[in-house]
Amino acid sequence: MAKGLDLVAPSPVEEAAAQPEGVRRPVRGAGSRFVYETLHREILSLVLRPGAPLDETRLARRFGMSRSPIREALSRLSAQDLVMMLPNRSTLVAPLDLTTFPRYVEALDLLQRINTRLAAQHRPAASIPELRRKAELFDASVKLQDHLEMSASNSAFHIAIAAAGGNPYLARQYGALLDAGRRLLHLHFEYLEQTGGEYVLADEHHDMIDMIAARDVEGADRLAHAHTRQFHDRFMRFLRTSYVDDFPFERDDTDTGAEPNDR
Amino acid sequence: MAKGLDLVAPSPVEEAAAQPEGVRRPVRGAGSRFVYETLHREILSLVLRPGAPLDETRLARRFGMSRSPIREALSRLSAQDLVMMLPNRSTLVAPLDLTTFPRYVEALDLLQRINTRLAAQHRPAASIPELRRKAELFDASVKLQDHLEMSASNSAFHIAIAAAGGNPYLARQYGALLDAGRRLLHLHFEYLEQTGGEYVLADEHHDMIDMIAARDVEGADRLAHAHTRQFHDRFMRFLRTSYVDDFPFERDDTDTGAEPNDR
DNA sequence: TGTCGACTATGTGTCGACAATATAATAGCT
DNA sequence: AGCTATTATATTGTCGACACATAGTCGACA
Repeated sequence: MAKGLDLVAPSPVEEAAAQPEGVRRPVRGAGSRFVYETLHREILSLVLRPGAPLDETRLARRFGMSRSPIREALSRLSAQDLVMMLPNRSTLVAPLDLTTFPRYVEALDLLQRINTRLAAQHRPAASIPELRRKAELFDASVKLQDHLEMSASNSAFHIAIAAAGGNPYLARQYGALLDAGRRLLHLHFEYLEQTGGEYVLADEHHDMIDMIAARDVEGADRLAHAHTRQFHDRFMRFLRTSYVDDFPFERDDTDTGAEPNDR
Repeated sequence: MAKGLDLVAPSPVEEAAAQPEGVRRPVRGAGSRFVYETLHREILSLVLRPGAPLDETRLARRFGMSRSPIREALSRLSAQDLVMMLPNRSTLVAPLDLTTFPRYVEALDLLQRINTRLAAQHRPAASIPELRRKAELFDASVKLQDHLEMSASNSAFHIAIAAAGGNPYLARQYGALLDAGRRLLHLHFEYLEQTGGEYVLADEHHDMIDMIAARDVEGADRLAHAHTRQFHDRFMRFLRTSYVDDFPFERDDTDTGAEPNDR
């Protein structure tokens, strides 16, 4: 698929190709939920590119339903900052602003550390096998090279840690940050596969569970911090690498690059 | 109005009494925004009690518009956890779950400290007079005993600090927590006035600005932490007080008292 | 008299249509 | 030829209506 640094390419959405079931929608409130989940997945996996326009009418045609459920789904996505709704104008997939990447890592590190600390402090006994299971789901997806499942199960694992920590406020905010990060993960998955770095990640997960099981708060904190740093360093390396590799010679002079700022 | 501890009273919403302008709605996207802001204000100021049902049809009649803009406003409120939308059933003002109050304070403390620290580190010079202005707005509302304006300007002050810190992710999450806390503020405003404790709060604001202006990170952190602790302690005192006052005889023995721990 | 089932009522989820607005495309003017 | 005003087009915000889902009510039956 060769995704380079065109983070805001307004690529036209592949039109039809939804609607797998030929039968009627089963339950009543499912329309909006289905649209939400589908778009959620497609945005986080970069199938819908950052900056791509999301036309309500077009989406309504694609999903074979009215604009009302589409609108509700977009509204919910907008609340998570996954799409931007411009008043009286189109709504777009939220652009990936790499200038705030350091701020993002800063926030992620903080929430990851505090939630992991809380898990080590307060985890109920039953949460340990649950965490093992989630970590193994991630391992399995890594073995299958299933990108979508990798980012999903990775988030699910960390969210489970936060749930074990017992603070719903912090867990919720951590979850939002993890979601936003899934787009960055997908951005450099290919790079990850070349370097084989994801296996290190998987090991770190199990180490974290050990610390949480042992109620070693400082140890869990240290691992959580190192985990974020891993992510940060790998992503930065990816940025440098892909810059050198992907840049050909037919550069368009009118295009300033990857950052069409509209602030 | 003598609000006691009936936090989940499903009091019927005062019916009409909105719609101050007799003229037509000026601009196009204003309907939904107006409904959102009105409900937002009424929820945070406890005019709409926690647990109160929000009937879409009734709200549509009240605001003199269709259910579509009502629905959008409720959807946005739901994303902030200010209302609960029960599928295929009614939507209610989010109940105030006091059992999670310790968790809330924990989260608020963390976000308040980190954002205040960041402000002391990164604040641009121009932000200091801005903070002074916001602190004075809070002082003025305290003098006027304007509850709504007090909680609003208090949040605005702290959000300005977070903005000066320069991390939009952490600032946003801090803002959400501050919003949720406004309901708790309103809950014990009367108690605050009896004890005169709010003037201490106002002084603390100016002390925090001093620390931020001096780039004293540790000092700012210390004040932020003390500020949260102030809030926690006052609210706990309020709970004990009103508990004794309002619940004389029908005390539930399963309730352990003022510290509803569930860890 | 207690329990189960159908019926009614309230309210949401979804639909199709219309009106208003922003962008573009075109015409008019200097 | 370049710039402004106007029309045209596309897309959103809002509306009223209908159908389904849930809760409460009533009646039948054991």
